[in-house]
Amino acid sequence: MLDLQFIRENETIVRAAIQNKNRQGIDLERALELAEERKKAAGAVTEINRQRNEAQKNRDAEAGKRLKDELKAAEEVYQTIEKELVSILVKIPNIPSADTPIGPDESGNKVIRQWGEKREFGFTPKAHWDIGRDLGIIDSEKAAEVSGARYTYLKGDLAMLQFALIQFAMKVLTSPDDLQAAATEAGLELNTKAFIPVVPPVMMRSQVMNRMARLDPIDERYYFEKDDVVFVGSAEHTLGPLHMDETIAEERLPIRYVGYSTAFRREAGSYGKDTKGILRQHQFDKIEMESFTKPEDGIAEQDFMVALQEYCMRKLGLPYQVMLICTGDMGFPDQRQIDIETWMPGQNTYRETHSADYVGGFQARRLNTKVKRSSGESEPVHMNDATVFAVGRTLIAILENYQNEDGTVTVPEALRPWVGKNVIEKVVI
RNA sequence: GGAGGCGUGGCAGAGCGGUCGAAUGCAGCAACCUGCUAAGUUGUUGACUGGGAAACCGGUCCGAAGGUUCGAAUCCUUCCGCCUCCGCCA
Repeated sequence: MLDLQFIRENETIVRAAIQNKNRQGIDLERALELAEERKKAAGAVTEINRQRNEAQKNRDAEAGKRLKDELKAAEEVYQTIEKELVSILVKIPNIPSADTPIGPDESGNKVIRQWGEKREFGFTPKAHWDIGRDLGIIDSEKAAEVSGARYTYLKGDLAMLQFALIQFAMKVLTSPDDLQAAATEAGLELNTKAFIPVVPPVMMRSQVMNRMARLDPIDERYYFEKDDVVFVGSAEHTLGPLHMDETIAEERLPIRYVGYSTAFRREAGSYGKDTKGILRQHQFDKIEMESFTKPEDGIAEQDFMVALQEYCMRKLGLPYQVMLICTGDMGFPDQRQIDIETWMPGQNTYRETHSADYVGGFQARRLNTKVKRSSGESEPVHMNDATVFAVGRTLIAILENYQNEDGTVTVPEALRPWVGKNVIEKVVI
């Protein structure tokens, strides 16, 4: 949610954001009107309270009785206004950063850099679903019978590779040397304080998800009505509220977490899209960064997260391109979104594997996570979240980029210590 | 799932219908004092919010939301969280 004061003072900017993020139909005029009304209503409530306190001091029962009713009425008025106002405010998207390209959809995204040589195969590279099927390491058929579409069994060395990726990522994000190296390679100068590893809950109160501005569209969430909880769609969803209703002293920032969790997505509205293989699953594992910084450090923090993503990808030797996402394609709470797309030779295209979201104080405002400055002032902290690995999609990239003519797949060197072998073999049952 | 207890300021911990935004201790801040080992004395110190240049004045906040009452931190209801015991369980 944006700050009301900010909206008042920057109406044109807010209007442009609504327009460019394709969020038309928000009655900003009405919101500003309501803000005025709310101010008046609040004044009325305060005045009645003042009189009420006086009546109490004088033990004036008669006036007390009268004021009690008046207060109730005044509070109702206030609540009604407040409710309508908030209902509009929460629909207003965050303001895109100055360097965000304006565009209607993914066609407006910009490639900001590319890395890696696309490998020359001496044969026709297969798509991961064929590699997986032939090696017996991806079993979609049985999963469909047992669980439905968009679920798979990962088996054998592919299962091992999954845990290797997790280990590798956790090691990088907690090692001072790797963090410093990633920052240096990207030409960044900042505090490279290590990430705290976390295994977060994968279910959360719908109300908190709402404060993260990630509940809508609710159709995308698995919602358990009886318990009023949702499955997370990313570790970010439970890492972000890790400091809700807290005020953090500025010298404690930045605070960085790296979380491993399973993510759940209903994929409503994507019927028929990416149905082959494991690119788009209802359930997948992900390693996610989340950080809390002083407002002035927020943008650099995102650059750092992207630097770490790239550092990991280079260690794995996977060719990628970094995309600056345009207004029409970026997330609702995002100020700037940077994605990484990885080269998938079996599909002869780049596919999205990472995302880095700089949300500024947008989530922190409703989460009530604040930073207390040494001056004594407090304001919402700025938050960043970013993928380290969407495990499934990274597995795809490895399978397709490291495949051999004989159908086997070479294990990237960086992962060998955890896989325990150099080549992924066929599963024999 | 059953029984009981608890939730107060940065922390500890009183208060249990009006004199309570809340004793006291610790921590913090300021001044004074002092050669002695996390010393003493005094004063001061909550958050949010409305008005004001400021001094200051007003309002809200005792886990959350409702309720009873002229009046609630104190009574009632629901919810959330924590603790103890029993049951069950990876």
